[in-house]
Amino acid sequence: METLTIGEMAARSGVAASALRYYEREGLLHAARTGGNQRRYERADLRRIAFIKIAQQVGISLDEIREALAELPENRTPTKADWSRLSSHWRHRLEERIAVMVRLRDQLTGCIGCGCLSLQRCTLINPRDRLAARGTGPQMIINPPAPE
Amino acid sequence: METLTIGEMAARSGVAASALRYYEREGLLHAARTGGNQRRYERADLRRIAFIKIAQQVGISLDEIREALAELPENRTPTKADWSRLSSHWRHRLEERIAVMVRLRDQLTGCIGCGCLSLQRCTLINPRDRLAARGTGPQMIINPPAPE
DNA sequence: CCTTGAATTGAAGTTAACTTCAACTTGCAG
DNA sequence: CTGCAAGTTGAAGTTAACTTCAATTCAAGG
Repeated sequence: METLTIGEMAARSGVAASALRYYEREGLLHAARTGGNQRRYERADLRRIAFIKIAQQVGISLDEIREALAELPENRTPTKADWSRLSSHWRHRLEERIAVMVRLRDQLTGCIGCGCLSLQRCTLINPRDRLAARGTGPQMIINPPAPE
Repeated sequence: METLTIGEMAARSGVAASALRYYEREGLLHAARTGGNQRRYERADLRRIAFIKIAQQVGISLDEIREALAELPENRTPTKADWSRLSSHWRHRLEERIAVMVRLRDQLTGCIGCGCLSLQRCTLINPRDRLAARGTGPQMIINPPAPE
């Protein structure tokens, strides 16, 4: 068995066949076709799907995932090195998200308890709003007090 | 100024007025009405909205948030203690999500690099699938090797 | 061959979480 | 008073990420 049908891919990846077709329409996946126009996947595509699933679990949109996958070589099967490069790229996103969540975890209770959840002030809620965040009150979750 | 209009709430919370109305329809928020049927909010509602925003950032659905908020007293303004209780409840969710993401961060590159992203085996991708996870290959992200 | 379980397509439906619209009604500054 | 920004409602529209459907074609075992 050299290639896999869409049904086999669905079974092995846990992603519905309809979703695989959707991913193809969206440009995240590409499959060769048989003479009769049926999709035939290579085993390497399972890894691609794995990556998509992981990224989604981390809360990344298909749009962004497509962009990331676009960095993989098109002409050859991606190597471990290719995947590693891509993965370490995601590591940064993960680091960021983790950092936010850790600070959130550490501060949430106190933050609400102390009244800092005043929306105007708490950077947890207004991560982008640097002006509002400045000086007015506790601004610890997203922008911890340390740097700058 | 004792109460706030929906426009003021929107400005102060960063949540659009249409969203506040939507939250009310969905039972996450409740506002008193003037004689002319306009909404009037109390300052305490800003905290409620803050909680909604935080929970959403953590990836919790409005459905779940509504359930959580249902645990707050209806007859009186929630106290710090009420909020703290609720927050520490979320702490657990946060802990879980953080734990998953940390293991993900620590293993992703190696996982993809080593070929463990075979979908059948990697628990990172099949967190629920204890059968598939058993014994076949590296199963480290979601269910770390330690317990059991 | 033939049957039958998989595949194919385009189009339409689904869910969450909102936003936008149209057609009014309120409420406060002057 | 009055004008007009701000508020109200129900209904319909939007986006992401899929699923479902109908009509039809493939492919592989017997």
